[in-house]
Amino acid sequence: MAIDWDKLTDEQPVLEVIPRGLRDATRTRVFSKGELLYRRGQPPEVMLCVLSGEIRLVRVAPGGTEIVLQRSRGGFVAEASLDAQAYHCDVVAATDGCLLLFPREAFHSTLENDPAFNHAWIRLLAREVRRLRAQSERRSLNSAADRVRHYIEAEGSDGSVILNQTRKSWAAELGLTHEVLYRTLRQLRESGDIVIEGERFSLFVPRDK
Amino acid sequence: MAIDWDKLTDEQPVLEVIPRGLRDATRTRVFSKGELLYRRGQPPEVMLCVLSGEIRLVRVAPGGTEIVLQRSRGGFVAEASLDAQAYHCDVVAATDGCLLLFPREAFHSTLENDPAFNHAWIRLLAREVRRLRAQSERRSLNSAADRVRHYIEAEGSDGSVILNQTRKSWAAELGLTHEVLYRTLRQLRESGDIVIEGERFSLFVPRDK
DNA sequence: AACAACATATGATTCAAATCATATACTGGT
DNA sequence: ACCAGTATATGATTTGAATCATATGTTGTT
Repeated sequence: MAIDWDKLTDEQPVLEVIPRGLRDATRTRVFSKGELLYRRGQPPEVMLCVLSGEIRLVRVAPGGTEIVLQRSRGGFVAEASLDAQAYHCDVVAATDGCLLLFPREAFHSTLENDPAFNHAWIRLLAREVRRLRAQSERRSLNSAADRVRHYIEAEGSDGSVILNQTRKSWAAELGLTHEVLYRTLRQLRESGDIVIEGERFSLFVPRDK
Repeated sequence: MAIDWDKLTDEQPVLEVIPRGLRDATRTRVFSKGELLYRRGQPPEVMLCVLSGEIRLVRVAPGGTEIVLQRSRGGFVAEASLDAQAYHCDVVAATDGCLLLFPREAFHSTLENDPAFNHAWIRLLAREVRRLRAQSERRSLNSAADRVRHYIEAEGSDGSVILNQTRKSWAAELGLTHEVLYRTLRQLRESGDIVIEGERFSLFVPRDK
């Protein structure tokens, strides 16, 4: 069945960068919880983009414990595998879900021959680096309140952010339990440090003078 | 004075990707602690690479507190500013140090016209994304011991990593205080969970059978 | 309408990391 | 050889996030 790209780009704006030629080479794959999608050592033949569900890149440590290197609940995964000779970890499904598969060769040659796509891909990677560095900086703050304030300032504009996810997943992004986030939000609201209007969270701006 | 690229690439291997033409357009800049290098709103005219010292990208929140979006003690900074119309934060020096400045235009046109550099740049960004995602995943672990084990498994190979930084800065990278890292290393060593030989840290591999 | 699944919310308790204090190596510069 | 600055190391105490428990609200499905 043909892929409905209009619908997809609504849900996953990152897909806008994919040009027509590459779109035609793309396939989908549904997966179910626990499934091993790719195994460490295999040469990657596709670039992955998660549409729904969660997939994880994992290694198994000597003791047998699973080490999660990366998890994705949407968007491109393992961008570095484009250039790797082999997966350096297993790719497993943490839930049921669905993936887009871009053939590696087609992806590569489109990057080489389509300057607009090339540029868009570099932009996308650079933005992801920026986002991740800010997130990492945020997680080095030890107080829940500081992380919330940092998030509002860094991910929003003018000290105000509109949350486009549940508070529960926000908590995970902040590296907090959801209980602590609920409590912290209440305290920040009651102390007047932030203002919450629906999904909009604003740092309180002291009235001048 | 001419830049000694051989010496630089020894210290900062990422610089290997910079081709000759772009090297010739590159300048250095020394900075001193507290200096404001670029101001929010300015159009970025250069791409930055930290050679020594620490620089930070910061925003000032309504209350007056500084929000650190990114810090760098080496390597490229603000890769996304290549495409931005204006800096979305201030760039300040946290210590004395030295920077490389790549003129934005030259960087851009080299990316467009030098396929090898283009490819290397994409690789570099993709690897940084991978590294940051693994780091982020690591920081979502709540126990110091788990973070140490995760680091060894994720950043090393075959359950063994050679630390190329001080333990103090390792602690910062793990999102721990150095005191906790020292204690955790002792516990892991004494319990036999890891083996420490100089700067090599290995996960204990249970003898088969 | 009923139900399951999940998000939101808050309280009580535990526990481990942060903090504060202190001491000993190590390193580079004079 | 000495000194300042920093890394390594460990102990005592505090604190705040995690955990466990529990309840209500919301959403989507049959």
